[in-house]
Amino acid sequence: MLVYYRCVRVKDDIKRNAIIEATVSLVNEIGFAASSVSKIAKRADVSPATIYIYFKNKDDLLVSTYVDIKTCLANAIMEDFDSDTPIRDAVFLAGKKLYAYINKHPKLFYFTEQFANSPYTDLVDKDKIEAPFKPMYDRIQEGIDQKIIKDVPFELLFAHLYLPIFNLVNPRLHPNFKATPEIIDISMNMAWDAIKL
Amino acid sequence: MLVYYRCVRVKDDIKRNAIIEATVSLVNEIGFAASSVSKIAKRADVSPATIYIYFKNKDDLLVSTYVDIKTCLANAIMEDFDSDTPIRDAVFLAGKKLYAYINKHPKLFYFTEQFANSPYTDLVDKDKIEAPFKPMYDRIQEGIDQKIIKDVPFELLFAHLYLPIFNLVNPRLHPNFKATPEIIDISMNMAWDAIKL
Amino acid sequence: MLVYYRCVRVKDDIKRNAIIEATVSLVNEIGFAASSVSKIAKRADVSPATIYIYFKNKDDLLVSTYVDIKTCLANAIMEDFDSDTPIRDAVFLAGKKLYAYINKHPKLFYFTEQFANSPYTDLVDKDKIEAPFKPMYDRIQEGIDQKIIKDVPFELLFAHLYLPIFNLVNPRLHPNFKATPEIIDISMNMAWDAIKL
Amino acid sequence: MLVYYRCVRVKDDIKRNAIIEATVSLVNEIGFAASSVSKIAKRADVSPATIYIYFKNKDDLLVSTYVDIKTCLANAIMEDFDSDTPIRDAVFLAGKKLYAYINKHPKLFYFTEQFANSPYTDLVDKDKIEAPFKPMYDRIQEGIDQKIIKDVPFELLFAHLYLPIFNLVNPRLHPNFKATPEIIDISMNMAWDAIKL
DNA sequence: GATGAATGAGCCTTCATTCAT
DNA sequence: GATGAATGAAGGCTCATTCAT
Repeated sequence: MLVYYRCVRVKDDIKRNAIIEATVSLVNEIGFAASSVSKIAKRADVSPATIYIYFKNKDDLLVSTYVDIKTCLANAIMEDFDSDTPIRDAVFLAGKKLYAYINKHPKLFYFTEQFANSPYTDLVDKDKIEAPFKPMYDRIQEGIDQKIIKDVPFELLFAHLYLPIFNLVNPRLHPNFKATPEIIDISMNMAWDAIKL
Repeated sequence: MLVYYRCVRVKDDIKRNAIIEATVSLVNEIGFAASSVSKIAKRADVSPATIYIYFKNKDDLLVSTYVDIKTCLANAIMEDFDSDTPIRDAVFLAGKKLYAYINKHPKLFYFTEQFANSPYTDLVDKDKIEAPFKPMYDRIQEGIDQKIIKDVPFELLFAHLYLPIFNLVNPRLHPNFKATPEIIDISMNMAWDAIKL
Repeated sequence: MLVYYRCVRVKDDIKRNAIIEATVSLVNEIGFAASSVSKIAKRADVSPATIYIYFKNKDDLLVSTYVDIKTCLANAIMEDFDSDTPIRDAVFLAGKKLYAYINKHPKLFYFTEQFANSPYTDLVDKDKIEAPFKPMYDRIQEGIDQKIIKDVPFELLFAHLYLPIFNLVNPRLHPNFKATPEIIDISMNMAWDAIKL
Repeated sequence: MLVYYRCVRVKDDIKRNAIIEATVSLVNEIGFAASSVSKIAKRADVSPATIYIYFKNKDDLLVSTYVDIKTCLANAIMEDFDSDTPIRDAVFLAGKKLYAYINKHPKLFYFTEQFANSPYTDLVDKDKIEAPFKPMYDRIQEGIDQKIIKDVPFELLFAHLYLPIFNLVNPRLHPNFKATPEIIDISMNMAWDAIKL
């Protein structure tokens, strides 16, 4: 978890990060609905009032936490993205990086999964979150143009490419299943079969 | 919504169903966390105390609602399942039935999606929910044995087969995307490419 | 204080009155701003939540208390009002009844004085409160028509008639002055000089 | 509002006056109870901490504001007071000056009215506030001695003289009534009838 | 002198649940 | 079986005040 905030903020606001980390860890343990502001404050070793210095209200705290994590994930995946890499390799690499990130920061990931299916999601500016993936979108479009990838809506391509990973990797959904690197590799191969022409 | 409970329960307990329907509709409107017992009671036109006659507590109400819906969905998908249907057709038919159900009962579906990523899921007996799918599992295993389908864990097969549909169909996740029957058909074709040998 | 609520409600809602009485006595002791719902609840020997069964919110509690008292005061003053009494006697009698009521229920009176100069007053339906005084208004108008009373706006007449009593009787405004029946009698005589033609 | 503080304090402490003005305007807008120190600070464009440099605490701020205004009002009324003016003229002149001040600084006036009926009043040194009126008291006593004015306690005289003005002029108490100079003149004439022998 | 950040206590309100009827 | 009333606990949030800078 330590690595995470270094990627979001350079300034020293230690307290803001203490609050965000407390939020993530608490939501992971007792769930979204049960995570009250005062409990988060206690875990962050901070007064409830202090939270309202850094965040406008509870919604803002939760949404900010989500956006921070998603931004961080996007950066992790797109880091060193090279437009010259063959499309298949690029797609596979992204999958591996996604898995690596989730594996490294499982709690951050579980938080986003809970968040994404709650009404809070409606408060998020989706475009802002997807912006970093622009180069990837362009690369995929090239693949379509070159008749390497099926000419179907992007939503379909991404759903088949990376959704299985999000799912398989979530222990809440698969208590008796362990997503190993090998499993991810198989999944990516299947995904490639799904999207390739 | 009317059709739904007829498939799960016997007639008389109208009140129980009123409560469950109120739960579903309220969770859809104001979300999981904000749906209190008394609000549900008000919407069901029932005293809060009455809810505790039909359900042990709030957790039980929520979990029961989820299990009811999931059971109903399973029945809808597995209805008229024929072990003699060619595997590819069987798989496609299930996808279509899944889509049809979601399309017919969107609110029931959104409820389960919110529920599935909350800690409440941990209280659910997963085996009981997956039981109705046993014939389908067997059929897929046959496909593997006959070298029609890739020999990979079931989790991978199902993740690639049906997860994209769950995702594409959810307006919360795709506010600007409409999953038409054609889209579903494309998705199933891609899924088949993913799982076929 | 016991007499008071009997005049407002015939039903047995003891609890509502316990809450209202607690409100009045607390506001008298520690003031308007410092009187929190939980303190009122404690004094009424009731859970804070219970207050919200009888009143929509804190505003409603305060406003209802005020309206109850004002209505009660109006009834006390207008009780046995006789349109045939000579105007001067009628006016004096009302002054005496006003004083008698304040003297009997000083705490109710102090509450209304605090209330009347707070922004809460804006929430009160003034017409409803003044309705019981209609016969008195009519009687005064007769006095004007008969050239007994000065032909000036009612507001001026009432301000000169009864405002001094409200003021003199308030120990907050006159810590070292005691408004005796004799004082009130003098005040009424002065008031009569002010309004008579 | 600008004229006001010049009469109370010396030039330099601009900040103190900014705070007091913010207090007055805020109390007028959102009321006494809702006016918190931090809101006042924000309106005065000052840090909450700064307020505690100029005032011991919130009570002190409120009381000081009140005393400032009341002192200013007293000065305005007693300015150019001439002991040789005939008593009736003196009394009328004071009423006019009172009205003029209220009309010029309505917000200052509304603040004092809210304040006067709150428990804060108990913290005020009444004698200090009434001191400037000593010459007026003396003049009235002369009137009594000369058998021009009724020989009744001063409280009664003042209550009948000026209270109606305070009341009539307050839009909170009379939303549909406008106190014009003519109304004030009538009121003063009535008041004179009330106190004259 | 002036401040932004920080805080424990308390605010109003609603919670999940029970119980006498 | 069904309920309205009742509740202690907790919800999110703001308070008056202090302190290091």
